[in-house]
Amino acid sequence: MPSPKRTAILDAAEDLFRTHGFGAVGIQRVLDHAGVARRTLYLHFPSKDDLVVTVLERMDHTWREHTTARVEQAANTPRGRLTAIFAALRDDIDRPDFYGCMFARAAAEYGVTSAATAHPALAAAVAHQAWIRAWLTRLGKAAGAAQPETLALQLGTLFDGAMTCAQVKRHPQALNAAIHAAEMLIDAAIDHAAQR
Amino acid sequence: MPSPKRTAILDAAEDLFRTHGFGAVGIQRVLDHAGVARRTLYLHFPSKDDLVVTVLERMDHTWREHTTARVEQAANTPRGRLTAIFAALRDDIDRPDFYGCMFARAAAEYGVTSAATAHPALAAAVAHQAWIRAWLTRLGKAAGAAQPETLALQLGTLFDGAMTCAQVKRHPQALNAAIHAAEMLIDAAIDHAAQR
DNA sequence: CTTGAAATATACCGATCGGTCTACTTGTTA
DNA sequence: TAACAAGTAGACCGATCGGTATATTTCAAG
Repeated sequence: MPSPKRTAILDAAEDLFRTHGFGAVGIQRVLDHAGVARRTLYLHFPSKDDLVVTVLERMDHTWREHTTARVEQAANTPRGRLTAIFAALRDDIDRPDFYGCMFARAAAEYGVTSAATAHPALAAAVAHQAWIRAWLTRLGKAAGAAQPETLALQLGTLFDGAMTCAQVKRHPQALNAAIHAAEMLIDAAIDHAAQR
Repeated sequence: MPSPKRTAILDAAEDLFRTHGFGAVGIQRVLDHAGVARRTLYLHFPSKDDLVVTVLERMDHTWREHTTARVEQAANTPRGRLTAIFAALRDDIDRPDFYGCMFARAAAEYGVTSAATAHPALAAAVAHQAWIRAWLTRLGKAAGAAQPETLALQLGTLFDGAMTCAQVKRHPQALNAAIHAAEMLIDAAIDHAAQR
């Protein structure tokens, strides 16, 4: 039973963080956008840092659910699902409210202070990245790739690169090229396994 | 004849922006680190935004010089230079003071306000990305790739992806896999041209 | 009807933000 | 030596920052 106020705060914060970044959005801005009193926010979240982390964790969770659902619905074979991940990526990037990978952006703002005083937001980004990599590895293994871990690293790099490129400047053909590259890498990994 | 004080300010700002991000570093911090008076900074730069942009433009300039020199020294053929770019990327990422692509980080902080009020720092990031893409296209064309523009988009995506991945969390094998992928894409692009 | 938790509005805290201003000290050059 | 540009230290500006405190209201459960 999540409190409705708490949800409203998270919704507002997510919206503002997405469109303006984490550090650029002050608490007051979140309060106004959520229509909630200052006291209420600090009743649900001990600090802004905690709010940021909670937003990221919720984004990670919803992204996993949403994306796995789309991919599993789009294709039945592991091979088909690997490429379907990039089709889902296209849907995300083509949306007008795409502002880049929020986990990479969080790492850009919080991930570079010091190894000892690592910000928890960075941990969320690391977890997100690790989950995607594990998912790709699982699918690659099921598809019969010779080296599923290597394939997962390659596809994951293409995935992150496509988001970063689109965040800086959208290029109409960039994602097509990336998808084509992904298919070549997948085919090569599977063919290499078949011919041994 | 660049003023030594101005250079000291840019050096300090670049160092701090790299290790802590743009928004997280205040003017006072730059002054202390540069050993320069407040008045002096505002004598050389009209605003912090302007300082940020100038730092990015200088980083872009030095990166181009440094990287082209390394690549041209490492290989003589266009094909060899394409892969040498990724070898140079490895050198950058392996450095202990690697904190991710500063242009992607700038885009993460400044690039998402509004299309109308686009921050000039985003323009610097766009220019950086476009230059790399043009360089890759030039090399791809010289190497005899069937579709040099497409190859450049693919390699550029891999390039950005490798930096983003390493920024979130360094993975010992990620760059090896990316380089291997790059070589496969290059070979495929050239072979496809040769057999027609 | 009462109790108590949840939410409200708002004042307040010290600190920091980017940026301006004044007054003084250099060092070089005419 | 006089003039001048460049730099210094530091006070100061209004605004905003994240976070706390106080006092009041709302409303459902016992």
